[in-house]
Amino acid sequence: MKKKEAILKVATVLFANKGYPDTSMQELSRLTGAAEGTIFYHFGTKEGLLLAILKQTRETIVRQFEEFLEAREFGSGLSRVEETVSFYLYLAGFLEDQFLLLHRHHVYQFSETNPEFREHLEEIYNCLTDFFEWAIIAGQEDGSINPELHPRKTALILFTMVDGLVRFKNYNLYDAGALFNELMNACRTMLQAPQRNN
Amino acid sequence: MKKKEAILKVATVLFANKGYPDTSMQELSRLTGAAEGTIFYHFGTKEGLLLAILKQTRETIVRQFEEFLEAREFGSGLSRVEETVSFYLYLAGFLEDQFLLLHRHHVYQFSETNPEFREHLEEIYNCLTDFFEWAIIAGQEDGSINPELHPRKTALILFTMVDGLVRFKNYNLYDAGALFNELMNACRTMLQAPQRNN
DNA sequence: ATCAAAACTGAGTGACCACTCAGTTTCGGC
DNA sequence: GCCGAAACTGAGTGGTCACTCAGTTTTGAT
Repeated sequence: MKKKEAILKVATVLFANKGYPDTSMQELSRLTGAAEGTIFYHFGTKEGLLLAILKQTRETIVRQFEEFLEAREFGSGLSRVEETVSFYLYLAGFLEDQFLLLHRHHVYQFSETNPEFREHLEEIYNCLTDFFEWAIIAGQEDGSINPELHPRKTALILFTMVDGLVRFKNYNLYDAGALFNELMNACRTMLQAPQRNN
Repeated sequence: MKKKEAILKVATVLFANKGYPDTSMQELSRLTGAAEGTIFYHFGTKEGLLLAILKQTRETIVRQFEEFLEAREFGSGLSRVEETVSFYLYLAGFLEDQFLLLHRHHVYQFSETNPEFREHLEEIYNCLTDFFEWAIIAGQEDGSINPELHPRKTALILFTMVDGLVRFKNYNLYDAGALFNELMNACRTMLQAPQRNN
């Protein structure tokens, strides 16, 4: 099982950083110390290797978020949203290669023809959006979040913002870290329940 | 000049939709009716072809935004932001292939070694962010937008949101159109100047 | 110690790739 | 109509690619 794990690990880094078509099995073989034949023995095809990586990514991300949710006690629903956003950004740094892979086009391309790809992707995105939505609903129940907002759609808008920031970071377009405070402020302002007049 | 234009046009569609490495010169030759040699006669290398497409994309996007800005009369700064966001989304649909290309990894990969790529990309992103920033500054001057917001950073957050939505649409992850109203609401709420108490 | 299954090997294969080049056709100014 | 330049051609080239397969090594249960 040693070689199989090494291949998965190295291939994740290469597919995420160099891209799927630009990573050759020869290179993968050289960097893992496994023969080319070994890779095909374990994963069948190059596409099969990418699928195995996506599966592992899904399991890791979902588990990490579930552990976060279990371990944390939240104050208001609004602060739960804020902490979820923070955790998303932390995780995108901690699991940098996996999140980069999710911004790569090949997983979406394969998902158009291979239902297993689509299933993993949907699970990941549904899971992430759910965590935002639950936090919003909690906030609407405790009065810290505007009750007129549509929870699911607002969760998607939040997700859009956070995921866009991760993309900026990954592409080195801007110093995304410098935007953290602005992002949190924007989230807070757009969600906040309308203030009562004095 | 007929063949050169046809190659640019078809290559834009293929690079954007199939990806750069998955598009072969043979295929490009077949679809344009130009010989393979013709492509290399005009663009030198495959990378040179991508660069020419990026250059054209930059020119088109920048020109379109400038025309939009000249033609429109805006009410408040806040409504100028809203119209800029709308126009961005409209343009991302109208120039679908070009915007898809900007979400492809290869242009960023080449920009790490080829300064011409980086220059075009920076120009595009700076230009887009500028338009958001100017609208925010206008809104802060006429009192429709919270004066405590950092114009540039807030412009980047706006850009993150809008660009993230375009990405969702391009990847068919969600019905992005259904989020339009929520996006506009979110922008309005996060920018709005604090309401005076009655 | 034995043995079958699982893991692993790496040279070999055919297909495809970006790119070349020697030659042909088209175009525009006179 | 002539001529040089620009546009265009497509068979050919060397290299790389994903994948195969016949054979070897490792593993673990008995």
